[in-house]
Amino acid sequence: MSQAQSQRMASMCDSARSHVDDLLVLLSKSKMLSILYVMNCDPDPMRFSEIKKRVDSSSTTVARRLGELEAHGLVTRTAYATVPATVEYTLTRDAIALQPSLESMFEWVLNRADSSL
Amino acid sequence: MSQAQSQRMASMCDSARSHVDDLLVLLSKSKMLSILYVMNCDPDPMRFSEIKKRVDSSSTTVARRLGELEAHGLVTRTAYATVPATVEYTLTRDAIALQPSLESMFEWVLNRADSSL
DNA sequence: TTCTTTTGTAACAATGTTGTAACCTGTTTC
DNA sequence: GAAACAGGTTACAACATTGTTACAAAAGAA
Repeated sequence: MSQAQSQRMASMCDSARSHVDDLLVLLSKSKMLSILYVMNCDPDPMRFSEIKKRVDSSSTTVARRLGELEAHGLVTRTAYATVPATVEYTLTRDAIALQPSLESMFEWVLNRADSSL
Repeated sequence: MSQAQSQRMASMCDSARSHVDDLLVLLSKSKMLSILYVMNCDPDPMRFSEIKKRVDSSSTTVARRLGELEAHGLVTRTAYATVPATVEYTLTRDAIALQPSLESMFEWVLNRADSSL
């Protein structure tokens, strides 16, 4: 059987799996875990420029990621009519529920990074 | 997270940051979390074809991911001189230490996937 | 002899993703 | 009038990643 065929077989009629996959694809996008992590570290709403500075990426990518997070209901965006503009991002309850996992994952990452110095 | 760790985090020097980033880039590659998860679910060594079937991806991608995991010391590869070839992959102790985080992360993913049906 | 199996690798075209540079809004300051 | 600020958007070229196809090796079965 060809690779294409077995893939079609395996993924047929499995809508639940596709939702899981969607989330994993979302979480696997570049800087996504970093964004969630820096937002988790500080419970206060965070401004665009602050997030951008902390994850160290281009505006384009940060804006794309925040848009995707908002579309998935993981952050809320609040714009204030100040001059210049002020926009704050907050994690939703759903995203906050991910906090313990992220924290222990980052703990592991930091430990490994330490020991490989 | 411990105080020592968050201090390390806060005052992280560039070289440590790059190690952290390397790991995050690794974990963010496509199918990476899935591979770690399916291997975590079953403590026994797992064969290439079994991993491929469970994560539902092409041999090329699965081989690439397993190679990257091996290069980072997260899996060990054992080849047996059978015919046809038999190759088993096992998570290293380091990777097993990531198990609790991955488990609770997947729990969260499954809950969200469920509630969005 | 040829087919079958597992576990890959190599080349390559198609597709996806990224950063950069330019631009925009709207008000206040020079 | 022009610059400056935050928070983006758009277009696009450069770059990265993916799956597909073809191939290999080794030995037993048909």
